[in-house]
Amino acid sequence: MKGGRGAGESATRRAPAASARSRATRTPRFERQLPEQRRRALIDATIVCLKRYGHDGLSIRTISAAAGVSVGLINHHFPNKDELVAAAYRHFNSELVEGMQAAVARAEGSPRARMRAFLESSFAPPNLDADVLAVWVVFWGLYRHSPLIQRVHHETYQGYVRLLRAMLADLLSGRRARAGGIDLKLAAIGLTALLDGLWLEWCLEPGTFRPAEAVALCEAWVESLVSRVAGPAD
Amino acid sequence: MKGGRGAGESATRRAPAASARSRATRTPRFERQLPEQRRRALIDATIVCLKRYGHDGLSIRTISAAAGVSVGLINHHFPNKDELVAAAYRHFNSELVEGMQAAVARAEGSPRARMRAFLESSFAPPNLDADVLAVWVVFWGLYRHSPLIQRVHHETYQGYVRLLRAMLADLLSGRRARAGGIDLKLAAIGLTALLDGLWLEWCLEPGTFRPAEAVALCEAWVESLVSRVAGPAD
DNA sequence: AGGCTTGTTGAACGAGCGTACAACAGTGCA
DNA sequence: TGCACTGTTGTACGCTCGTTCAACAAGCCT
Repeated sequence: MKGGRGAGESATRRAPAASARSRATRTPRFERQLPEQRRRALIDATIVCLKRYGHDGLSIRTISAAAGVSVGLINHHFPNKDELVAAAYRHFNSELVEGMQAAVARAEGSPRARMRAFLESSFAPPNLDADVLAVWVVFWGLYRHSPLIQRVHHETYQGYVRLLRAMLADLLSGRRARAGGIDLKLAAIGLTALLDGLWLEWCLEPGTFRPAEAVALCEAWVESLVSRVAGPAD
Repeated sequence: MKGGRGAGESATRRAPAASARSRATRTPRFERQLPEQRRRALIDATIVCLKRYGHDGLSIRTISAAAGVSVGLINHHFPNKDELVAAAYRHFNSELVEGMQAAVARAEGSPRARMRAFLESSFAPPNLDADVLAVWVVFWGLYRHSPLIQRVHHETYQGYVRLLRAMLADLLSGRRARAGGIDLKLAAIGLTALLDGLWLEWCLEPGTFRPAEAVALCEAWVESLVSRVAGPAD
C-alpha cells in the first residue's frame, strides 16, 4: 500500500475533439453522468480493487482512483463507505445467481441436463477464479460485524438456495414424499457442501484436479441421491 | 469501533500483597515476563481480538489493550505487526492439527474408528464454532497479498493433509494399487471438500443440521470409497 | 446567451494507524 | 546494597483513513 496507486486509471479525460460549439477546442475537466451509471461504475471499481488489493482495496481513495474520480464523489452517490461496499456485495451476489439461472435456462432439457448445466457453470469461468474467491473471502470477513452485509447476504443467498432446491425437486419430481425426508434433506445439504468445498479447493490449488472432475463428483452424488429415492420404490 | 475498546481487560495490576522486601507495600506497575510467555500472551490476545472484532481487531492498539500491555511492547517481541499476525496464524493452525492428531491417537482402534474420531473432532467444539470460522476467514483474506501468511499456510497445511492422507491409506491398507488411481485421488479430494463444505455450512447456519449428521455424511462417503476399492477385487 | 440544476472537485479536519525511541523499573547477581 | 540487564512504558511522528463542504462547471432549458 505504500507505493501509491497511480491516478488516472481510466481514460476519463477526453481527447480534444473538434466542437462546433466553441472555437478554442476545450477539454472538459470531467464528464457528468447519470447517478445510476456512476453508482454502477463505483461498484465495479470496488470489485476491481478487492480483486487487486484484497481487504486493503476497500478504501475511498483507492476506489475513487480506480474509478477515475475524485474522493468526494463517492459520498455524493453513497451515504458512506459501508453502503458502497454493501451495494458491491449485492451486485456481486446477484451476478452470480443470475449467471447460474441463465446457464440453467439455456440448457432447457431434462432436469438432469439442467443440473449438469448448473454444475458446469459452477466450475467454469467467471466463477471458478482465485480472484473471485478472494473477493468472497473479504465479504465473508465483513459479514459477522456488519449488519448491512448480513442483510444483503440473506436477501441474495435466498435466490441461490431456491435455484438449487428447485432443481433438486425437479430431479426427484414428486417422489419426495416417498423416501425418508431427513435423508433427502441431508443429501441436499451434502450436495451444497460438496459443491462449495470443491469450488474452494480448486480456487486455492487449481492444479490438483480438473473442473470436469469436480462436475463428475457432484453428478455422482446427485445420482446416488436420485437412486436412493427412486430405487427402493421403483 | 468508535466507542473505545476499554483498557485493563486483563488483571495485570496485582493487589498490594504483603512483601517482606519493603515496608510500604508497593504495587508494581507491571510484571516482567519471559519473552516466550509474553509472546504467547500476545498471540492469544490477537486471536481474541480477531474473534471479537474481525479484521478491525488486527490493530496494535486493540491487541495490546486486550493483552493488558502498552502499545510499545509488541514491537519489542515482534519485529512488526505482520510477524505477530503470522505467528498467530501459525499457532491457530498448529492447535487445529494437534487437536486432530490427539483425537485420532486417542481413538487407537481400527482405521475406521480413527477416521470416525477424526470426523467427530472436526464437527465438535472447539473447531465447530462461528467465531473460529470468522478467524479463519480473516486469515484467508490476508493470504493472497501476504507472502508471510502464505509461507505459514503451506508449512502448517502440510500437517493436516498428511494426517488425512495417512488415515485414508490405513483404511484402504495397501489396496491402493489395485483400483483406478484417479478415482481414488478424486474421492479423497471429494472427502476433503465435503468435510470443509459441511463445516462451513454449519458455522454459517448452525440450525440446519446436527454435527452427527455431518459425520454420518462423511462416513457414508468414506464407506463408498472403501467399497469401491475393495468391492470389485474381493 | 444567460440562468439553473446538480454532478463533480479537492482541500481540510479529526481520528486512528504502525513504528521508533528515550526513559523507566522489575529482577537477579555480586 | 548497589549494579547491570532487559522487559516495559508511553509519548511522539508521519501517514492514511472516512467524511465534510464550499467552490466549480457541465449540460439542459428557455
